[in-house]
Amino acid sequence: MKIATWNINGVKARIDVVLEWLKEASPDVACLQEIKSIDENFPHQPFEDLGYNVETHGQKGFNGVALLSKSPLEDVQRGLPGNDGDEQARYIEASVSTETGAVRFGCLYLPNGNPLGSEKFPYKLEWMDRLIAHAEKRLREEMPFLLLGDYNVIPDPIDAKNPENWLEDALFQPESRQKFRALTNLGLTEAVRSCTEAAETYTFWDYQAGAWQKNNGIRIDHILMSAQATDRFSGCGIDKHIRGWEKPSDHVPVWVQLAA
DNA sequence: ATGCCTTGTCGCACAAGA
Repeated sequence: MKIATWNINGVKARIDVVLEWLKEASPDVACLQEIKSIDENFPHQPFEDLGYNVETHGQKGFNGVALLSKSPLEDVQRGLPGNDGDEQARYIEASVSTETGAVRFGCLYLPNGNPLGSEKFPYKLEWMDRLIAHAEKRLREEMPFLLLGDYNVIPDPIDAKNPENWLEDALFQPESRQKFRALTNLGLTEAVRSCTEAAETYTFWDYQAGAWQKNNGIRIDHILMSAQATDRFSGCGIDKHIRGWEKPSDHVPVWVQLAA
């Protein structure tokens, strides 16, 4: 079973590219972020034509997440628990049934947090605290559980071409990195780093200043797996070539393969 | 030091992204 995550930067602008990638990569489950669409306007039909079930949690203009799955999506939960006043659509979770039992997926778009000094950075940290609390709860269920998405965190210096350029950025603050570690330290395995320790393993290249051409990238899209998911883990990949397509997102898909 | 692009918005320039 192949499970992917991708920040598509707008479903309306990206629909053709996303459909092309789905035909090529054929993930069983895909977690999409930054759909930038309300639920009513999300284009279900082209995805259903490719055999996918669709669940969305969107809002007007910004943010928004979606789950695509070849098998039915069950027990869908929208929003990250812990703050009823949070109106930003950044989390959706659902399960799929497999021959060996249910697998649960959390699709997340973690707040960017810039600029430092604004209310956005404490919002990011508060959101991460809620994610840690929620993951803790899910891990107690001892089932295959994955948290996939755009974490907006550069975990380590090796995860940026020019780490010195990110020292004043919310993505690379000690608090952001510490909370990401606190999340993995609950007992979640970070898929890509367990596949490769290679430098220049990136998932995002800015649209500006020829970042893609210079390979000036960062690794901020991550897949974390519970022990029960890690037991079935058989491989991972980053579909880097998509960044070179016409009208690309600034992020590229990241995926894992699980047995059965 | 800042913008450099890209997207969405009841556009008529701006916010947000990272």
